[in-house]
Amino acid sequence: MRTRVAPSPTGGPHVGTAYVALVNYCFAKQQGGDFLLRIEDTDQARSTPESEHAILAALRWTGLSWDEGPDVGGPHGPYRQSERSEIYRRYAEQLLLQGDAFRCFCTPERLEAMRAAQRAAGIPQKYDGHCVAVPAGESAERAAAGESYVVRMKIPETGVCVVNDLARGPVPYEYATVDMQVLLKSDGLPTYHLANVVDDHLMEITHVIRGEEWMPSAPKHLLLYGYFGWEPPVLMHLPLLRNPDKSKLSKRKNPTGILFYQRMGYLPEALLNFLGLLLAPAPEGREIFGVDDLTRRLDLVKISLGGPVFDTVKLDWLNGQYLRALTAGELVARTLAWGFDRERVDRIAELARSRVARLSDVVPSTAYLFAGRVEVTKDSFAGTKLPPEQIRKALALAMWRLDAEHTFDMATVERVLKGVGETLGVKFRDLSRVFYVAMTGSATALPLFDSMELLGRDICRERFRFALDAVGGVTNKEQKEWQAIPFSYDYAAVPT
RNA sequence: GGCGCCAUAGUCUAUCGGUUAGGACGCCGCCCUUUCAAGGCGGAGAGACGGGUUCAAUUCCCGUUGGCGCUACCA
Repeated sequence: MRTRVAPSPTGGPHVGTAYVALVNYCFAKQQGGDFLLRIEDTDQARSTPESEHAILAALRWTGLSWDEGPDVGGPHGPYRQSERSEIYRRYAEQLLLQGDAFRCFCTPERLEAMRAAQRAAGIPQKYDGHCVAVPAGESAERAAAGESYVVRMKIPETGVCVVNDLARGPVPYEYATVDMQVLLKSDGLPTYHLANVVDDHLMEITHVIRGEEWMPSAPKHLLLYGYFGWEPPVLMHLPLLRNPDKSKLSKRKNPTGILFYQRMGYLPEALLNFLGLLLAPAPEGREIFGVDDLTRRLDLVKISLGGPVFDTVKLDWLNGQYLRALTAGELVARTLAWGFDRERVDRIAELARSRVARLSDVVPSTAYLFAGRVEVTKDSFAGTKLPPEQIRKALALAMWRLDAEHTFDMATVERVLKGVGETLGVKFRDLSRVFYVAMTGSATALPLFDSMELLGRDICRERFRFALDAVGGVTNKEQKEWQAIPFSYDYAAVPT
């Protein structure tokens, strides 16, 4: 009995990952099995080491522990897919040999034209099978000659695939609606579908518990298990966490980063408890329970399948319960450990030294660095020289562009914010005040870039979001227009 | 558009055909109290709609509507 969580290191650690990890952890432990962590970094373009590092750190912070993983090792490694490409290549080769997959030489242009035609004709968009007919000999020759290709899996033309979901029961999918999925990309790396099936089999995963977004591709996965002659794992698809407006939880509308909740001062046990409440009903109304208790009581078959809204108000209450259960001494220890590590405090003191006249100035002048959200209203921006629309645009551009960066250090922040100034055609001196207000709640504070680095990406994003809301937000039209503006800032001109 | 999943109060949920539809967050009120919280007590608030099946449907079936997901050489 083995389960896993398999995040993709393409962004910040997401609470959805913690949610899936929690279920997998509890279920495995309940059955006396193993829980493992695998990094799915087959997307060369989007995966970053920073992201992987942050995800591991965030998961460790939750307190959940894995029996095997890229950091702790294990008998089924490596646990990072980018280090397993040879394995996938071999299995793709096997499918090719068996005739269960084929090389596809179609160009992106042809595929795009095909889809456009399908759209226009109002028929389902899927690969038209153009390259299935290429004879094996010719296919091998063209590949050998260096022509670029991908490997696609074959799909039966007729019939139905029944996906047995642990909580939903049998779900039928007609093969006619299933696409001939790419298994091996032209860069030689596998897509999720191949890597996932191969790894789950090799790592002896018995229960695949993952997000609901994977349900439509389950037929492909089942087909692959069949092609390889492997026994498929038990499948269970979890409902997706939602924003208050019921859309899929997204950082644009809601804080989604595990690190946000950490920096905001939530205790990991409270976060896990909150997530646990979405997975198992509170016993006799007792809403406060730990992972051990959840492990005992979790019943996958009975999980409520409506996508639950991630209700931060209830999280606040829960976290308060945990905090109140602490003695004053424990509260001090926790608070110190949370935001007052020596290195951080020293750095803040260095910034504050030249700006304080009395010791009694120290706390007020640095308080925003220890706060979650800061008080910002429309009027807070009154002293800036920019017109309201420019303010909204500046905040929105800064937030979006910062999101697109892989790192969040002073140099990055400076480059991006000054870039916004260039895009807007305003002097940074005039613009910076807007950012000061949004980030610190005041036009006068310790240096901006240092402050933002100290605050961290997640808190800054939330403050941008909050400030943007305060000045009226962004319309869909503006969002479309503004996001289309190229990021033209001359990187080289800014000393880093 | 196609395919699929889902549907109890504002939110998270309980109810394995018969209940005054239970609990929690939030909200409102009262109590406690040097303020504010916390805590205690109380209150308002729900089965999307329409058909069936049944002696009896929130519960089972079908349809409608709505929400969500997928529909990439991203996961």
